[in-house]
Amino acid sequence: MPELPEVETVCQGLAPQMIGATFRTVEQRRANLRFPFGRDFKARLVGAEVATLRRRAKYLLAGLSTGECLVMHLGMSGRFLVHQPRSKSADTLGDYIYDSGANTKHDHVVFHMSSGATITYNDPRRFGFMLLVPENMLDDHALFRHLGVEPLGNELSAIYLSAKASARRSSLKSFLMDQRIVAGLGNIYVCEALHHAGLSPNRAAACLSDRLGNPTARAERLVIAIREVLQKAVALGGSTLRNYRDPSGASGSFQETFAVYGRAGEVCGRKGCDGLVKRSVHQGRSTFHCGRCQR
DNA sequence: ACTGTACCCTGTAGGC
DNA sequence: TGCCTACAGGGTACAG
Repeated sequence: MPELPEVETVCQGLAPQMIGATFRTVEQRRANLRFPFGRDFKARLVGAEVATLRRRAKYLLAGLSTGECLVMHLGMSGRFLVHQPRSKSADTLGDYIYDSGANTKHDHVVFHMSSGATITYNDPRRFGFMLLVPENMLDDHALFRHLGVEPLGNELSAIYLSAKASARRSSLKSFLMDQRIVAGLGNIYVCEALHHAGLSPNRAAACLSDRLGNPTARAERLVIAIREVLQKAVALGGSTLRNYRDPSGASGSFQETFAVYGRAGEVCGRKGCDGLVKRSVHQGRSTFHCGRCQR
């Protein structure tokens, strides 16, 4: 589930539950997820107040009153769920519906907040992780030091992409999947953005730059496409794939608008295009594109 | 410096 | 029903 729009959705859902609340108790049910939690993880959280909650790339960052930052990454299968004891209908967050009778096997961390809310982190594949990092050392931390620009911020521009792509030999797909270039894009949104821009994932990344190093029209189109695809996905609450559906409509619905992702063999999602969606593999990841309108 | 591959881990879908 | 393989939205370590 978690690329930028999904992490943003989770951030927005957790914010009212976490900001201003303190960690009353913390259950840490394993020594590690993808990485060890670090020394005294629980002790450093208990009593701390959450001052801020924000997203950077695919990371959730909770700024604490202790001066540390709780860094959370959802990996491939990580989810948060909120349980409000006073409200029967508030058990949902993002695309996840909490079923207290099932699937608790992979509940690895539980935050009991001073507000009474219980926030559970569930992650079957355990590719996600949590760490505590001093706030003033975040930018220098190995996880963040090399991150590229935020695609929804002002730093993403055709000039930026052109400069990064000019000396590249890789494909456009690999280029956009690289978090050092644009931070937060993942497999779904790279496929969808390239389709939106009418660009083949197989094309060389260097096509974004002309001989003088200036951005091409393709780069301009790509920037617009990335922004539009992500903005729309955020507005729709992200994408929900093979997960629980939320009957109240709070789950993501962007997957219903996929033009190419996961649609191999089907007709292209572009109006007026009757091309078929092809599946290929880049760096071991499935890629979907229309052979007709993506050039 | 760059690029692609193998790998981390569990669950699920599909073929036989 | 079971067994097997391939695949899944993440990132990293390593070889070439």
